[in-house]
Amino acid sequence: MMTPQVITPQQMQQILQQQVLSPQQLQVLLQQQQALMLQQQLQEFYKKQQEQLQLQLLQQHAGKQPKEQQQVATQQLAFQQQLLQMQQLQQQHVLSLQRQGLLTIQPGQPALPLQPLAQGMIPTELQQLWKEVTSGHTAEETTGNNHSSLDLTTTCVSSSAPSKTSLIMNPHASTNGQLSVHTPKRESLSHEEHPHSHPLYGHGVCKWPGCEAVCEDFQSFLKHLNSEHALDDRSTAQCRVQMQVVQQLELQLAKDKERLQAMMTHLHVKSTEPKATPQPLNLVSSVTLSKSASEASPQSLPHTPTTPTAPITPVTQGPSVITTTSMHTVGPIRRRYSDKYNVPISSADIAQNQEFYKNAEVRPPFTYASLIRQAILESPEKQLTLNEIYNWFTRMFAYFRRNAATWKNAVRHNLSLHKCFVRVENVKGAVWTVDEVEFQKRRPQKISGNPSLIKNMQSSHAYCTPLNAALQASMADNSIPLYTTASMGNPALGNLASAIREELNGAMEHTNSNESGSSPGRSPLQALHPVHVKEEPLDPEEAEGPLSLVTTANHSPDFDHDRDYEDEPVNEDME
DNA sequence: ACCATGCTAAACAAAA
DNA sequence: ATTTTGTTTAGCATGG
Repeated sequence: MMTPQVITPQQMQQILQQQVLSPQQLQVLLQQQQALMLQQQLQEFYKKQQEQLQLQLLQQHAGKQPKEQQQVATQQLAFQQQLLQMQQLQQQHVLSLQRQGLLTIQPGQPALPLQPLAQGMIPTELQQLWKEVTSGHTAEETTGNNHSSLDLTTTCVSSSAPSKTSLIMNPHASTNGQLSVHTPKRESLSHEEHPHSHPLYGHGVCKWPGCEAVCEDFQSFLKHLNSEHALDDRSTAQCRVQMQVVQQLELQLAKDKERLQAMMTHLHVKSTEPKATPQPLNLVSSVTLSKSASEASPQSLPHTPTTPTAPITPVTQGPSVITTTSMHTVGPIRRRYSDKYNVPISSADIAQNQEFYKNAEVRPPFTYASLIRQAILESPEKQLTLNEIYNWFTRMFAYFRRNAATWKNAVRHNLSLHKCFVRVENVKGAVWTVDEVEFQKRRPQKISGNPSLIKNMQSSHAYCTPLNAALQASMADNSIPLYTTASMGNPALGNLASAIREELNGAMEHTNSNESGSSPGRSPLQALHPVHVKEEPLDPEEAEGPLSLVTTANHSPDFDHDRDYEDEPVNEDME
């Protein structure tokens, strides 16, 4: 069906943002997963600790004071409890994720006569898209020749097509194959084990992502499943989402396993890790594998740091390490297409995902205004010429290496339109600066964040829940220093946060004075003068800036890497 | 239905 | 004369 034509980046982008997990969503989920995996690692560690403790205990018992013994024993207990908790948590999440992931895979995108989704997504597009998103393995050639999308389609189909019967329709088949492995363990460690266990059913609740409908018994659940989650656009979309989630998770898992292995090796710990090598856990990964295989690039997992595998943080420390204490506003994200499936992009995400966006041709979910501002604030002088802004865009985002005319126009348009961008004339031309106050003004949404919401992020279906939407909004638009409880599994912050922080500091230093005020000495700003003031279309009276941006008194040392892209690839447009 | 926001396209002018 | 830069208007989509 459909011509296997190349879809334009815009289409891709739209699809990405509409139908499938945005990189950020994936990121969030991945980070949860990461946290879980770290917990796992911790467990290992604790286990060993325990063993050691036990040894010590024995020794001590043989000859020493019972007092220490007790202490050690209590510690041990505490450890164990913690471990238990962690295990439970972890298993819950992992299992639910896996189940859902698996489940959603099998019903198969494949050849089912699915109606094109709301936005007219066709399988080919999806595959293409998928490729983009997961281009970790094949990024290089992916960008090159888009016509390989067909291959992908077929491989994907072939790998997951076998059972054409929709699982959704026929839930009992759920535990076919790989899935069964996981079923024994249920949510809360050894509890009841229903004869009618179903990955989508647990605790009397439908576990379909975003559903949580209460079902008295298994029968009613089945009924519910067939009625509410029949094969329709919505379900299919959710399946797709889940597929992507799983795939990304696996990529991440592989990486982290490797990491763990290295760590253990380094520490001379004997690995009790059952499988330290990236192994396909289920269909998803086999999709991945077959994909990369069929693309005649047998090279497995390129480990180049620049591979846009997924917009996830390389390695944050894990649950115990709270990454940052502050978040910084990059600005509003694009909230357009159905954000049922859109998970917030916190400001730090932009930094976090830097690598990703640098290499993957995925449209950054930020508004032009936000990006422009970011570009400007990143500059040492907090000012850029138009061309420098362009360069920043192309440097930071692969997406903006295409369709230059379009987005450049948009950039110009934004610069002109928004009051927050102030053009100041220089001896050698004009530069653009950001009026932070104005910028903040133009963000109407309230801060409605609540850390407790983050909890919901942990649930595997968080990206579908309304709560999450709320969180989304708040995070996205305000990115206040609230959501930094990395312990909750949102270590999404931090990476380059410091950089941004510095930027912001610079920007915020003079928020209440005029725009070119407090530059320390060496600034050419003094020679500058704003040319004219814009009439911002919207004019909110209230100028209160409730967003307290954290300021740490540090100034960005240097950002001189911004020349290099100059004339890179600005003209490799497809057409 | 309305409004605000954001994106794209495009016309146009001034400057380089 | 052409390109770049900047302004402005318009149409469309989305979401509240």
